Amino acid sequence: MTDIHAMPGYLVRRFQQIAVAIFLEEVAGVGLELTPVQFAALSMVAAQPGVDQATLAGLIAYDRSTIGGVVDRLVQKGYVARHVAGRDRRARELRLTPAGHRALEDVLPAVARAQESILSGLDADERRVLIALLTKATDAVNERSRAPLRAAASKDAD
Amino acid sequence: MTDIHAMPGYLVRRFQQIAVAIFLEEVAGVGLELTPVQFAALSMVAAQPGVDQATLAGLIAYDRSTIGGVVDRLVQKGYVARHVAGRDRRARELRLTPAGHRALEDVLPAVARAQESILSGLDADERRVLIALLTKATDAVNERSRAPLRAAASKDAD
DNA sequence: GATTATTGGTAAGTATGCCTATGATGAGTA
DNA sequence: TACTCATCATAGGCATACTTACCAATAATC
Repeated sequence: MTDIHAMPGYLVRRFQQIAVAIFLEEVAGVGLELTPVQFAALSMVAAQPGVDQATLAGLIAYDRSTIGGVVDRLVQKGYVARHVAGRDRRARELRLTPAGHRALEDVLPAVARAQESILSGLDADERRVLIALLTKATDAVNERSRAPLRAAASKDAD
Repeated sequence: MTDIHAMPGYLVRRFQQIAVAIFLEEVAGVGLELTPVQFAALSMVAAQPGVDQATLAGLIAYDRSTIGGVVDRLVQKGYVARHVAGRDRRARELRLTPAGHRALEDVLPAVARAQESILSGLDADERRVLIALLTKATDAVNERSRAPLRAAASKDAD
């Protein structure tokens, strides 16, 4: 088994590469400039207003040292507000600005189209199976990542 | 469908991230420092001695402007020799050095272990299905990539 | 209260991965 | 032959992604 093209690692790299290209295309189509990573961050800040960067990183499985730059760019675009937290002056609390909420709303249809487009070679059953297998495979090795996914703590029950 | 974690694009990004981490771990375990991208390039140069960089890029689906740096690092490590082609002085012909052949041989078992490790959450049937679906999905959208895969021209028949 | 350990954030360095632009060369054509 | 066009490679720029190292602030311990 020396052929690279059949290796799961190689396949995933290529699939991801194309997924990013399709995502950027669709998003540009609605007049926005958001990378997949920026979208994930924006989306998660909307779901968890006031999160700090380290927690956000865990929620979307990023490296802590990467998230700073991503948030920088979202702040620069005027989509996210970053403030020093009162409870812990090390932390930066993140919240969407009104422009951020608008951008998120505007971009959602494009993101949906991108997800659809990425899987355009598969029928409905195959899509379900692929998503299920990707989820299963990824969850099984989550801890081998340098930036493992950390589930959100629910708000009312810790 | 606003939950990021169920989106194929997000799943693939995360899976790829972990796959890279596992790959680097396994390769470091045999005392080598090769990134997945460098391995793919090394492996393809071994299969097609004398390829130029642009063709190599197509064979492993990289961007042409990325491949230069990758090859730089392989040359730096002493694994690849780069020479101006006689037939076309724009092109750089690539070949493995003896050290490159040794490194490739040494790294193959680690790469195999990595591929196995990446799918450790799936049983044999699921692995086959995942690889088949990834291949099908990727091939269907190959042309939407900025760096589409270009199959190798066979040596005797053009 | 002082020391230690932990945690949030940042910075510098390396490696993809893409873009655009440019220079060098080759091929085709008037 | 000269002009045009395409192609190979590189350079500079931006955005992930990761590493290690560091600073600041909190938490835990003595």
